[in-house]
Amino acid sequence: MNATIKDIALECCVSTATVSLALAGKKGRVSAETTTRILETAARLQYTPNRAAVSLATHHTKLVGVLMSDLRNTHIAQLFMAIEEVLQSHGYTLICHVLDDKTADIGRISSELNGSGVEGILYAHPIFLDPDESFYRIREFLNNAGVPIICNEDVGLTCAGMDVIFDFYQAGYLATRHLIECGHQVIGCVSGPANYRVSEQRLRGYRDALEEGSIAYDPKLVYYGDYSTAGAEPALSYLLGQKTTAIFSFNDEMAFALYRSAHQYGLSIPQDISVIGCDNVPFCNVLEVPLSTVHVPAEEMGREMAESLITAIEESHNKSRTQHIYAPALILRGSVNRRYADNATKLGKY
Amino acid sequence: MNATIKDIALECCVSTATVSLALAGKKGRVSAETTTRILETAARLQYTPNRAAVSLATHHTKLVGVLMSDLRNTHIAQLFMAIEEVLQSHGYTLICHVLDDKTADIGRISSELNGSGVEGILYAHPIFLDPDESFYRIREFLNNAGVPIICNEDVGLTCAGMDVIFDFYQAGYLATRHLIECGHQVIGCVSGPANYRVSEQRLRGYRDALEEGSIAYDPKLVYYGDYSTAGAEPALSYLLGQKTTAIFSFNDEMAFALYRSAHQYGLSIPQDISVIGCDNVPFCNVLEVPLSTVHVPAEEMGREMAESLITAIEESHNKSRTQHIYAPALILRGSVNRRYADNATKLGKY
DNA sequence: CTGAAAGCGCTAACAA
DNA sequence: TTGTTAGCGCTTTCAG
Repeated sequence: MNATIKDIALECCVSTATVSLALAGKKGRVSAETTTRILETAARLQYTPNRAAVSLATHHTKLVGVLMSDLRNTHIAQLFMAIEEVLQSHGYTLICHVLDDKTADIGRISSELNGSGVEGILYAHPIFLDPDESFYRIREFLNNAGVPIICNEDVGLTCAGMDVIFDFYQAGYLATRHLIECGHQVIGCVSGPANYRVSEQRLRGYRDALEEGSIAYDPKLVYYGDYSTAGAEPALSYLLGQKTTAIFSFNDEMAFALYRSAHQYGLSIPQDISVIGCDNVPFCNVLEVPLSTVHVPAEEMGREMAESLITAIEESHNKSRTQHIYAPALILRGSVNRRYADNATKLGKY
Repeated sequence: MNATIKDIALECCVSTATVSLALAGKKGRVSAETTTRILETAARLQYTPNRAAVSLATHHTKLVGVLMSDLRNTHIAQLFMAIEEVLQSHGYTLICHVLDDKTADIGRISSELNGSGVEGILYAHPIFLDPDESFYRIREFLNNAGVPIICNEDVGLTCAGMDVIFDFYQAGYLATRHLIECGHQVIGCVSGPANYRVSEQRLRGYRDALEEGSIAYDPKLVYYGDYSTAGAEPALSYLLGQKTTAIFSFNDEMAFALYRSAHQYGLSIPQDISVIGCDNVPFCNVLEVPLSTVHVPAEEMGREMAESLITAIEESHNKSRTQHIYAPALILRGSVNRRYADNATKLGKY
């Protein structure tokens, strides 16, 4: 059993109150000699405050709940690492929950979070569009947490905090427009699940870019994946069947599946099929034909989320809710074929 | 403020003890009617037990500390996800600490862990060979934790638990032997930091395989990286300067740097240089020339670690310490050139 | 400057 | 079956 302030008090022949005061460094409350004596025996006894007791007495836990999706996606891992670093450096301990796609256990997690006395929550998981049960439960959870929440999406929360969001609509627009500018006319996309709001945002960007380019939107040209490489395995074969010459993948991870399939079919990127991704994970650069993509500043966003949360926790008088929106940037590498653009110019075909 | 058992007791006109008993589901201790009445008002009041209070009273936290290295490495993320899943499903909450390479803050983390009352620790971070300060502090920490620890390496701990370790020596041996069997004679390697035991183990495997193949070990043929892609960036150029025809990279992540450099120099794998990695992360398969590698069963190991820890926590009478050693398996793909082997046969050159 | 005492929310004997 | 009581380790008035 660890040493307690009682042990120290006994050794130093003072009361536990004095020990507590001295340890807390309340200057002027305890004499210098007593303080040093207490500090010394505390060190000797390897005293560590019992957090449960401290929390119980102070209602202060220095605990933050982090709700994330699958970290095997490098982009998510980047976000998480940035969060961890900031929280760590500010003395917060992080309680980590990975949510699966169903988020069916949001009820359990929410009560766990309540009970564990987290002082704030970082929510970095897709929000659903369809108003099914899990949707309502998440909304309810986010709104009733009673502690500051920083959210990865705009969810119109009632409590204090900041939404750190990325403009996925713009990302979808930019990626698609680039493809159009390169002369592509039949542009497929590999979407995430249809009921994720972040999917819908990208899809709108994609559609608006098409419209701007006077290309009709064809629902058959969108393949619905799940943001994982494995789930996007059939995408290429499907989209090729639709005669697409270029594909906007809603994240890099799924674009990698396109690469893999392309090799399997003996097709080359970008000669036979152009691909653009989204996220800009480091692996894009490892590919023989580096993946053109849309940069999402995961680490900056993670830092911003964590810092905002700490601010919200420590200045809890500030009850307003604000937003920080990050803009996308195109990263052009080698995976999009410009030949079509040349054709367009040379032949006046389109 | 959340509802407490006191609130429930007041509403139900019973004592807090009765509420506690009823909520704990101790059958036979509280009458059926009272129990349902209590359960109902608990639900109505949205009662959630205060964990701090429970821990304080029971010395039971359902908290597990997880010490990991950088999760941006997919292999580590895989390990982590498996751990998280098992812990989650057994009702444990996980407190996550990412250690940096210095692990300089092991002191702070260790006291944080002690104070937070974790019931067990999962340690998945490289152990250092050189007996410098951080080495001793980690050893001390691991040995004095006072709770079961499951470790990723054999560290000869005194407390209960199981080491879930991977035979990196064998991994190094197999990878190198494969390269030799393919006819390579000048085989470089991209090591991790020299003072990591896992590096040293692989290096021994590499040396023993060379010796078995009657190839002299040349220290100039080992490039020391840091297990990250970025850190291995100069490796290829260096090793090419040493006339190597094949490279064993101590993990896939660094092998990716080799790929990237190869593209930059206009070299192809495996025609100009053969590469074999270690870990077998999913990206290996995305590369145009899939990376041959040594499979490390991250997810199985993660599950095993978490399950062993739970067993150790729940049957803390079992004070023995055991080991589970995982064996490597070669995964042969396209990144190693066999031409040298043919030459060897045809020309009898070697 | 220091100590006594109460209380944070819960559990666990022991009585009744 | 239920209530009383004490206590987990710490903080924090309030007296002294």
